[in-house]
Amino acid sequence: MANQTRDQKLEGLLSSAAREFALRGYDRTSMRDLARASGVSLAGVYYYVQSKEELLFLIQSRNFEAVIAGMRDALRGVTNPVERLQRFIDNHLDYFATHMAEMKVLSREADALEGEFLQRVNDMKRLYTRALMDVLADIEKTHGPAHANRRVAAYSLFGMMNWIYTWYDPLGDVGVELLSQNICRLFLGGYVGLPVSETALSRGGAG
Amino acid sequence: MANQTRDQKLEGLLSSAAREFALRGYDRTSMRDLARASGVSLAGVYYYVQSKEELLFLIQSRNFEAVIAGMRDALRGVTNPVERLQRFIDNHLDYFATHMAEMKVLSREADALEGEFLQRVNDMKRLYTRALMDVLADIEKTHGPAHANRRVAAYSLFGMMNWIYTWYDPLGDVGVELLSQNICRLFLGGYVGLPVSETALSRGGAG
DNA sequence: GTTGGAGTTGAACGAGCGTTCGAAGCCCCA
DNA sequence: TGGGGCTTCGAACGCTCGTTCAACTCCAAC
Repeated sequence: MANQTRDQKLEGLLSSAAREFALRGYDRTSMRDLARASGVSLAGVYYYVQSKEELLFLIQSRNFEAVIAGMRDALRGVTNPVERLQRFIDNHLDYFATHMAEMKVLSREADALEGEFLQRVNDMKRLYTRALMDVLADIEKTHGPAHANRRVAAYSLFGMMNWIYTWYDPLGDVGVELLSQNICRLFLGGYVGLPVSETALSRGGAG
Repeated sequence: MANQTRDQKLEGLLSSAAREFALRGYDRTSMRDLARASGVSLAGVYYYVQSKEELLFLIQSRNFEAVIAGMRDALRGVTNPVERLQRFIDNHLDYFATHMAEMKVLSREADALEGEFLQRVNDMKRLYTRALMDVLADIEKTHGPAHANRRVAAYSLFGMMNWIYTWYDPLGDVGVELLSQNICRLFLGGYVGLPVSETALSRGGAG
C-alpha cells in the first residue's frame, strides 16, 4: 500500500477494474465504482488512465497479449500437431481459469470498444484465430480429412473455451486440468475421431 | 402500419428492440433509440411496457420459451438417444439462426436482469440444461461411458452453440444445416466416439 | 353532438454519468 | 528552509439517462 511505482498502481487499478467490470458489466460500472473499488478518488483514476474506454482497452489488450505469448511459448519446439492443439487448449484454459475476471471482460465486452482500440483488439483476435486454424490444418495433414468444416470447428472450440465465463468456478470440484482434458477430448474426438488416452493428454515435460 | 392490435404492436416493439439491443448492447441502447427505431414517441414506448428492464425480460423469456417448446416438439416420440441429441442441437441452432438478434440478446445480456425477472429466466435455463443432461445420460446408457464429464460436456455444447452469436452469419456460405451437422459431429464424436455418418445426421421424417 | 376510453405525445424531472481543473499534499534534493 | 515536480483531490460542468404526466387526438357508442 505504501510505496508503489506508477506502473504498479496502474496494474492494481486495472486489476480491480477488471473485477468490477466482470461483476457488473462494463456499462453498468461507473468510474465512481472503480474509484471506490481501487481506493482512490474519482479524479485520481484519471491520473493513470485517459478514459474509461482506455481502461477497458488496457484490460483486454494486455491479457490477450499474455494469452498469445503463452501460446507461443507452449507451442515452441512442439511438432506433433495433436500435441500442439492440446497445448493451445491447455494454455487458453489455464490462463482463463487463473484470470477469470479479465477473460470474462475480454469475452463479454467484445464490442464495447470503438475505433482504433477496437481495431487493435480485433487484430489480435484474427492473429489468434489464424494460429488455431493453422494447427487444425496440420492435424488434418497427419490424420486425414476432418469431420467438420475447419472454420466452424475453430469457432466451436473457441465457444467451448470462452463460454466457461458463464459457468466455470476455478475453485469448484472441476479442476483446470480436468476441464482442459475434457475439452481436448471432446474436440479431438469429434474433429478427427481421435480417442485420446489418459496419458496422451497429461501435460508434457518441458514447457 | 394501419390497424394493428395492441399485441401486434408490442410484438413489433419487442422485435425492433431486440435488433437494437443486439446491435449496440442493452446498456448502450437508450429508450430514445428504441422509440426512434420502432417509430413511436419516447413516452409511447411506456404505453406498451412498464420499464426498459421489462422489455429485456420479455425478449429473453418469450424466445427462451419458444426454444424450449420447439425442443419438446422435436423430441416428442423420439426414443433413440443419439437422435434425441441431434434434434436438441438442431432445434437450438435452427431457432438461433432464424432469431439471431433475440438469441444474441439472450446469450449476451444474461445478467442484465435482476430480481424476479432474473430468477424466472434462470429457472428456464436450469430446466433447459437439465433436459440436455438427461439426453446425455441416456446416451451414456446405450453407448457406454462418456469421454468427458457430463456437466462439462453439456456446458461445452452450449458454448459451441451459443457462441455463434459472435461469428455466425445465417446469410453466409455456411448454412444452418451444415452448421448443425458439424456441431453434432464434433460433439458426438468427442463425447462417445461416435463417427456420425452423413445419412444418420440428416433430419428424420416426421417431426 | 356529446361522452369516454384507448392510444399517443411534448416537455419536463431528478439522478447519475464521464470528464475536467485548479488547488492542495507530499517528498526528494539543494 | 524552500522550491518543484509528481500525485491526489473536491467540486463542478454539461450531458444523457429512465421515467412520468397532463394534455391531446381519434373514434366508437349512445
